[in-house]
Amino acid sequence: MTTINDIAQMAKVSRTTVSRALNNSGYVSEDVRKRIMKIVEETGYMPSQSAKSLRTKRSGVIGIILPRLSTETSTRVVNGINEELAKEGFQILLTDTELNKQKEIEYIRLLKTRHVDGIILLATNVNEELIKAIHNIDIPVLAIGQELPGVPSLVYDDYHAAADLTNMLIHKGHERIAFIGVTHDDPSVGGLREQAYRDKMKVNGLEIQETWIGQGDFSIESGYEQMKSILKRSKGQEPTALFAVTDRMAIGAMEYLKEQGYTIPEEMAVVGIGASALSKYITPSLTTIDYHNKDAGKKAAELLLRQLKNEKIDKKFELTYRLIMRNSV
Amino acid sequence: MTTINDIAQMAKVSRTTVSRALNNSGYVSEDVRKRIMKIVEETGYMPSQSAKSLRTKRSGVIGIILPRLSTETSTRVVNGINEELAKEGFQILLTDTELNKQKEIEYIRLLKTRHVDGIILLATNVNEELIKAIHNIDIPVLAIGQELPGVPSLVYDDYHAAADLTNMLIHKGHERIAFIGVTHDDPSVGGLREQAYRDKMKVNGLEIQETWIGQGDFSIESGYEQMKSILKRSKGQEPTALFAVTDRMAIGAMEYLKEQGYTIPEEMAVVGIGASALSKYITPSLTTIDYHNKDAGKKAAELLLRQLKNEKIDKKFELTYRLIMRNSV
DNA sequence: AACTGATGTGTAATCGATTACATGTTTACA
DNA sequence: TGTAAACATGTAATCGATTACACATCAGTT
Repeated sequence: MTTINDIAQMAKVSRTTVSRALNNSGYVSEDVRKRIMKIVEETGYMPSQSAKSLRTKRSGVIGIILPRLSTETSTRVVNGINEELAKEGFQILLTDTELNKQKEIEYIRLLKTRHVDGIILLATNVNEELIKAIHNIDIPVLAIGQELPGVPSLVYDDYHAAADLTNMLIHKGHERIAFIGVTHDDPSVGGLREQAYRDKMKVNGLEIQETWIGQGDFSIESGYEQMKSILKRSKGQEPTALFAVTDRMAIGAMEYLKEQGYTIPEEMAVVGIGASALSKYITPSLTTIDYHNKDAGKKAAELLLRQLKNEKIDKKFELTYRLIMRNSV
Repeated sequence: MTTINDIAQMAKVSRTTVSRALNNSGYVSEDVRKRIMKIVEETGYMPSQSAKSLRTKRSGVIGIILPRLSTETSTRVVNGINEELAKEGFQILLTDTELNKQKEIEYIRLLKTRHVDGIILLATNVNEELIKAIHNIDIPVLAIGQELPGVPSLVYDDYHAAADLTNMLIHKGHERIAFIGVTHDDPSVGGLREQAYRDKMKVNGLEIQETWIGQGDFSIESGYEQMKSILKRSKGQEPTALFAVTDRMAIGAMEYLKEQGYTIPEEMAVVGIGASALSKYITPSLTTIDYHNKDAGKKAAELLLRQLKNEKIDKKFELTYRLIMRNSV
């Protein structure tokens, strides 16, 4: 492996000069610069990032902490992040917590030892220890999906998105609306979306039967199972619509409904959130909310880069969403 | 940031001893070891990876080069890779070539400067320059999806998978089978799959009308467009079945067919490859081939790790596949 | 002619770890 | 009791870059 010393020797200058030529710092005569660059070209020399980062404390790498690597949402966000970061020559170091809260914290510390310049956290829960861990490391962190106190956060407008969906169903004439949510450990998906549903039902004078409420775990299968038990529990006062807080669970529910011979949307309207590819191509196509995940990723990257340039940024950014009306309603 | 020197000072030993305690190398008395560990715990000290990797030439990071970050196939493979690597404490550095051949080469060199211990390349094409670049860096590289001369490669059995699909359609009585492929720059998807289709048609005495052949670009939209033009071109001798080399293109084609009022599979049978989530939930569900992408990722990681341990491994590994019969045929 | 500021280059310290080598202490066994 | 092997710890070089500081040259100004 050629090092800066080799280049220096070949160009008959000190390595200081080589460094200066490469980084455009300090003075280097045009003559010498050309000589150095030529040799760099020829040898294909590239500076060791480890050495560089040891000295400068910067690595050109941004760490990303994901709850799950294999979801469409994550992928889109990472895609957006990458697109922005690549422009500035940053690389991505990926970690996957597998929904394990402890790992979330572990990875924050681990990324620090790898001298990442910043961290983007796709948050799925909020807890004291996590907040503390974030404040303890002194590199910029940006959260997506949850509002973390004291941490710049990029959040989806979960409340209003869910409220819009609920209102829409009500305006379509539905009075008995079932709901499949997730654990409240996840304040955004589990908390806000359910809160909005309950609020809007109440505001419109509609009563909620607790038999209509199910809790899944984001998977298609859990949507299937929850739909099954909701129907079983609510015999006699079956709902006429279902609001699932994610597309995947909505699609699982649709599978069960189709299996049981329900017609959608006539006998049961279904809505989800996420605008997954599946939602578009399934029959009937699913009414859902598009959160523009890729844009979220881009925005996150942009904000993080601004932090790296020591710009002050706000603590909270709210993203826009769009209701996509399709044939499941 | 606390360093090894701080720990040494606090424990009243030299940093050598601290290093030994942390890495279980050399002798350290139980007494001192405990003292050091306690301080490490308390301070939350974690060694700087940059320093470590500068000295040892190992980073605990594996570079991954992807053609596209946002496809289901890539995601699954990365997921499998990550699962295996995480077990051994390795992290993943992700790069996305956006299907740009030049970037593929660029990233190989870039990853080297970042001192990654190995590289996994999801290859989409084969060319001289790429091979040369791989041979020029002296860290282990493993290719997935294409057979690269001289490079350990993990390949799907594209030929037989496509042959099986074609045979299956023929045995179902189809004689006029259309085909949507991709560029031959991609020897596996573009070359082998088409070759198998042509071979099997021939073997079975069936003639191929060139009007039945389309070339897409992996996207759903291109499947839609190609189906459209195939039908337009082949008026009078329309095919009765379609073999698209990817699920996404098959699904695009199905969309067009449904739009035009064709019944699937009665008026047109459709098959794809990839076993995407979409293929399962679309109506009718799509007959396809499961390549077990996640397992491929795991296997790739495992092979790379074995190379890192200086085990000799074969140059070529072939993966298994499974034909999933569904309702589109 | 003396001084100043811009330009060009080099010396050596530094970042935070690992590790070859040296040195001292115990233990075990002939 | 002598000595080799095992154990325990430290000194200092090293990895490959950046950068503070020093020094030399040269042009322009007074």
